[in-house]
Amino acid sequence: MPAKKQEHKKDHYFSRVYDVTCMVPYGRVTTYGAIADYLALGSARMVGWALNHCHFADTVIPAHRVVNRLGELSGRLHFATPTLMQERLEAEGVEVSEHKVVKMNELFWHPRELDQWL
DNA sequence: GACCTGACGCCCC
DNA sequence: AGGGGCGCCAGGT
Repeated sequence: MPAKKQEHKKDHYFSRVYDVTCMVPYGRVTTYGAIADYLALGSARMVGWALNHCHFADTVIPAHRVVNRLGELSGRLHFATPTLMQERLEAEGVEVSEHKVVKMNELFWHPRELDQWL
């Protein structure tokens, strides 16, 4: 497959990930795996990979609402400052301790909930 | 092309 | 209940 096509496909995948990420409600969090599940495309690792490049997106992506399965802020070091992810979450009322979302069970949001409203 | 390394997560102790 | 093994798949070296 030509490199140009590959590039296009990649961009499409990125925008799917960004779209879902933008759907995460204020004050809630989701996981890399949940996004991969919902898209039924790629893997949790690829979601992280996509989010890693979200600085280059033309809109602002609320990537701080995506944590790992245990509620850990595993991506925090990729923000502008090492504490920015935690600060953004706390500004939304999400309590963070030891780089982990405290009430992960209550705050976890699965993109599947979107389908309820269709 | 082999080998390593991830913003991961399931399985199996 | 926490830790290792391993599949995942794109990129870099």
